[in-house]
Amino acid sequence: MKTSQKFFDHFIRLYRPFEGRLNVLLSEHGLYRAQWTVLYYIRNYGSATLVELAAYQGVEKPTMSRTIHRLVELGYLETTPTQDRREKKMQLTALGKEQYEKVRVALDAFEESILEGVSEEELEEAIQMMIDIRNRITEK
Amino acid sequence: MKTSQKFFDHFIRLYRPFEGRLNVLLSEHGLYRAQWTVLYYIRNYGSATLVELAAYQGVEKPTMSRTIHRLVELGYLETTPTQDRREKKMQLTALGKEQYEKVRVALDAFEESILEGVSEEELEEAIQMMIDIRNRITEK
DNA sequence: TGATAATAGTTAGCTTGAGTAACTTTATTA
DNA sequence: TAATAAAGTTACTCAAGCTAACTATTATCA
Repeated sequence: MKTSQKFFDHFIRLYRPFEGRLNVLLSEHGLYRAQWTVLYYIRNYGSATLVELAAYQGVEKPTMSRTIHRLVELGYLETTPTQDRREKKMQLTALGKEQYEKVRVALDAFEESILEGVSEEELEEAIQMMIDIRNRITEK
Repeated sequence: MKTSQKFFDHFIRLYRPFEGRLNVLLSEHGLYRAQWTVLYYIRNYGSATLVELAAYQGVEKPTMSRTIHRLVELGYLETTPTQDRREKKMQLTALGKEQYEKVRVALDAFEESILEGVSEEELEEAIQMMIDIRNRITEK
């Protein structure tokens, strides 16, 4: 069997249980994965528009629109207008930052526990590989 | 930022576009990912019960039950009874095998194209890493 | 051996989170 | 300035996961 087949088979089979456990962890804090990834992005990039978030996550605008609305309702996100009046820049509220840090602690513990034994170097190599593969997917 | 955070961020961000492209490719053959992974398993392991398939893919029995029923309706799967009359062993029909090979060709081309430049050795290392991580997730 | 527990699979109903199509409002460009 | 593009929304559909509760069969053990 081709190694490429095995690679993507294992890739899918790792994703599903990971997402399952991630959702359990997040649900203890009243969040879902799609919401969390928005908080993650904004926390690390400062602020973002809907289009920027959708592009980053590889989803369509309506999908992101709903996720953002939920986060605003939850009080974790707020918008500020820009010169371009079509746009809304999103930032974390104080509550949003607080919530992010709370979840971050739990998530770090989980992620580090399942990466036990994997060296920093291996992780960095895997990250670079994932970036390269994603680029080849999106550029086609 | 912790490397573990980056790792899983990139992991999720690779999965989504990959699954999107996979579904486009499969839809050209009238299949979905969940169905394809069943054909894949049975093609490589000969036959399987529902419980075996569900465990392999990390989904619940009702989820797998529906996927299997669709594949039977499509004429790709058939069941044979075993001594244990609770069980149903699933095999590919002739049509199922034909369909598998057809899709396999297209999927190999796609998968190999996006893995261009990644060495066999790197792939094997990544596969082993994914196996280790999945084991740590499921054993907890 | 006979009652109880476990296992294989199904049915019904819910949910997340993705998609497309079509739209409004504002900005850009030809 | 008229046409086009871009940001975001609304309405609707769909795949694919979940739990709860069920039937039928097999295994266990008191």
